Amino acid sequence: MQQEKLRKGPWFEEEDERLASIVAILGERRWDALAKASGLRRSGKSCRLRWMNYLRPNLKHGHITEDEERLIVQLQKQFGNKWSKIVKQLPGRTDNEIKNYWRSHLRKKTMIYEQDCSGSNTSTNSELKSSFGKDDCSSADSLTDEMEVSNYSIDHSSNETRLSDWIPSWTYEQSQMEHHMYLCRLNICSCYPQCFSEDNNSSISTWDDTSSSIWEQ
DNA sequence: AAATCTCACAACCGCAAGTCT
DNA sequence: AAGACTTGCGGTTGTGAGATT
Repeated sequence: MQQEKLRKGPWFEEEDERLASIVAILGERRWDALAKASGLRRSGKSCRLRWMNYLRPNLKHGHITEDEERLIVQLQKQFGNKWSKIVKQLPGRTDNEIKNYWRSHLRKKTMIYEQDCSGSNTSTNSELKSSFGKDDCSSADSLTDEMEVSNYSIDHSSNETRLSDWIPSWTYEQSQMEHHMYLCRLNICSCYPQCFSEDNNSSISTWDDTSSSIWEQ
């Protein structure tokens, strides 16, 4: 039988409620079957995304803090665009959120940093270096490939003003200290491999008789 | 006040990897 | 071992809200 036309676009509150309740019963798996069982005219993929990015418990929905921003910059430098890896160090955040934040905020900032590196050696530049945790601009090289720098016309004279909006005023030493504080605390400090340890406390969804009987239908 | 632009975010899409049968 | 199915990831797009002209 031909399946019903699937709904797309923004989710309604009733859909959210229905999804949340069905996930509470069935757990976070078999999204296609779950979508059908729920009666929602949504794809399993869409249900999964909605759950992961919005409905899941313990998600932070507020603004990204300065601390988180610094961590994102560090981790992006370390892992590249491996958002799933990066997000593991940012509890309560989603990969989509981090990805969007990177694209709309940090990528631009990194670009300005890159431009600044290729330009004069201003005090702003050295502050930026500290925020990127390196003494040269090589760390940003990999980023620029995908940045389509030519598409952006950055008014160089306004760089410092714009940069001063976001560059924390900490010194190089401070930034290093903070870097270690964050990364070591999160067990991801690459400077001190002996500190490194995997944290695989991934939650295991419960799977009771009720849910398994539904799948058997 | 209206039109236009920019930004931020939610959601979609295609693909690859993993798992199941 | 192989094909089907499911899940997860990263890139991209659509849209609403706020800012600017």
